[in-house]
Amino acid sequence: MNASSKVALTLPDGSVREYDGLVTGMTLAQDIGPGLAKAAIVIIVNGEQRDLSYEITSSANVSIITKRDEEALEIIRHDAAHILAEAVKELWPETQVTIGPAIENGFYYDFAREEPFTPEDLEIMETRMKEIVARDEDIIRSEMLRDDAVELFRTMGEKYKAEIIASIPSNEPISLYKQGNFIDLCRGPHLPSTRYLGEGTFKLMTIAGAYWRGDSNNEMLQRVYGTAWRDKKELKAYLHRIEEAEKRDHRKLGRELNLFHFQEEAAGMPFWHPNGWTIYTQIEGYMRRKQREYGYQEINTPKLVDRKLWEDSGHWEKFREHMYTTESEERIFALKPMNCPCHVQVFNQGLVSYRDLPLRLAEFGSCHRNEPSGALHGLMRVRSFVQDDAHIFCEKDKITEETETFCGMLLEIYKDFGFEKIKVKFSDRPEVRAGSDDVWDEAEKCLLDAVDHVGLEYTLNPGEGAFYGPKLEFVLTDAIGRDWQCGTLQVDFVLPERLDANYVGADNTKHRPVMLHRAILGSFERFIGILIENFAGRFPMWLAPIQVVVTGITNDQDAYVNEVYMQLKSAGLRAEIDTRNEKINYKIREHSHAKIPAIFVAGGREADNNTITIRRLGSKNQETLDLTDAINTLVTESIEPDKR
RNA sequence: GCCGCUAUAGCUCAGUGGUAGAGCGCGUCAUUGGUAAUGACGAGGCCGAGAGUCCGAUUCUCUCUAGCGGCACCA
Repeated sequence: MNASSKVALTLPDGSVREYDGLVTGMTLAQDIGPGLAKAAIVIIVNGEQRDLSYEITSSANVSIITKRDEEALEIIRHDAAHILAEAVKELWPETQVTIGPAIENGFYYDFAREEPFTPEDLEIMETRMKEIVARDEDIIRSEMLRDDAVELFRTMGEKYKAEIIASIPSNEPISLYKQGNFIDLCRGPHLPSTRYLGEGTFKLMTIAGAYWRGDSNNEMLQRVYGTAWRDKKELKAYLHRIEEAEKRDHRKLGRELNLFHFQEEAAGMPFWHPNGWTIYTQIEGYMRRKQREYGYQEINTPKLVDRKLWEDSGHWEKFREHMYTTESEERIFALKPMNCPCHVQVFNQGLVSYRDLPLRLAEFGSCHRNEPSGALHGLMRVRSFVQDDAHIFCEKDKITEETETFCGMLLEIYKDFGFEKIKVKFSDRPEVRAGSDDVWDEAEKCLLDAVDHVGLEYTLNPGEGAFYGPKLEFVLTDAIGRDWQCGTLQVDFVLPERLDANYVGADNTKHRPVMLHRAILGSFERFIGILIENFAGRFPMWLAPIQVVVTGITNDQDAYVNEVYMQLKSAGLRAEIDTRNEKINYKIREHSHAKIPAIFVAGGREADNNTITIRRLGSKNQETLDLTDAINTLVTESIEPDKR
């Protein structure tokens, strides 16, 4: 390179600065202004992030990233991971480092070490990290040939690091970063020095196990999770958000609102209490009406089925470990993990004509899957559950139409539950699959056409389809921005074949129908879990287990309170009466904690005038209404969304 | 399934090598109070299950089970 050649740097605002010879991100930032020089952390040169110390050798478009910028977060978190690793190496030199990326909301670092880290160790690590930040160690980039780097890390006893570097394809120079005595392989870029991470902007969260290279055949490493932000305020806000999310935890609310419980004797299988079961049956009734509206026929099939059927369907071979089995009269039976084989049995009874298609068979199918113990999580991952399952048997040329109608139905239903933001994921052919490429081409096109017609945007999950056909997955976003995959539609060419489903076509010969597996809620259990967290336990009227509680100011109003209660009941409302000898403050507090949407209060005035004072959940306002009007208002509010 | 942590009253949690405590909740009594906790008294525990060490285990050790946080899995 010619030291005297001119370098022209174009800034985002279009202005150009010219330099003779050596220029780095830092020189540029200093030239623009001392404020920027102080805030700058990384420079972007022709779209690529570089260290501030990077020497720009030819003319380029550049921009400077400061701590204010959104991109800064990832860099900060990545640096936090490095500082964590440095701290751990200082404290426990025998520990080996592996990888430590930035992740959503923070970072982690995986360590290899005989002795497990303890929660106390977390505090020690965090304290040391703070010291390293205060030391203001320069973070210095260098390059080394791959093979030399492998050798270096081997000598240092870092066999995992050496393994990673050895797996980099060519013997190209790779970049290393050094801060203090800690050296790590890293693509960068990094902050200029450890001080930039800041004070009070990061926190170590938990210790967890994680497999080396994410493979359960490998040894388990110890992962330390942390969170890091641009400033103290952001960290505080994040910790606050976690606390708020914890308050919505459906396991906690399930107990508090007396919805369901779990116990040791039936791990992963919910016991529904009256309150929870009210929500469940409300949803079931709603779904039943929607399905009827959309031309589904509801059926019900056995939960316990002979092994033979599972062998025929292919489940015995593929999903055996996840199936519960039992034995009787020398035959082996399995609890169904899915409903599809049974639905094909219903389809197969008698001859089906092409005139009967599409045949839509729906079942609130009770399934059992022996999930790995570590996977269980409240209602979100259970071993016994009920799907809003259905199978559409149709001719190939009806896939688009059926999918389109399904998408419309699904959007309507999600909207009724208050979910308006829906994403679609499209999974196409996997490597290992059944069926010819022609058939896959056609099926994939059918699904995409349908999604387009409905006006949904989709993202592609390449190769993630089932071995028997492509699929659509529907993801909803809840009130605090979390995504949940609930709905699915899967094309299946294989099962009709395996279970020999056929129909008589217009040509009077047998044909193979296509089967569309589809669900909207997924499982009732999980969907209710999502609803609990979405509403934070404050269910809309139509779902609320108890819609209204009537109570008096004193027991002098008991007769009137009882009268109101009877009227609420006969108006079809889920009402409770509270004539306990307690003060009104106490009762309001208690029923508010129970998240009852409406409290009817009757004092002497109300009893005399045939009125009632309503207090709504979450409001301190009171409204006194004529009793009949008040009841009618609640009745209207309680109408299920599909009946409005 | 794997790694780590946890398991004491209905709930939240304290505690000890000599068989146990608080607050809330629950029951009784008094109080009848206009919108987020009235007071007094009382009942309630095989200290997750099994084994071991010990004169003695809720406490220490081991095994199991379940829960929690991750990882792997999720047809």
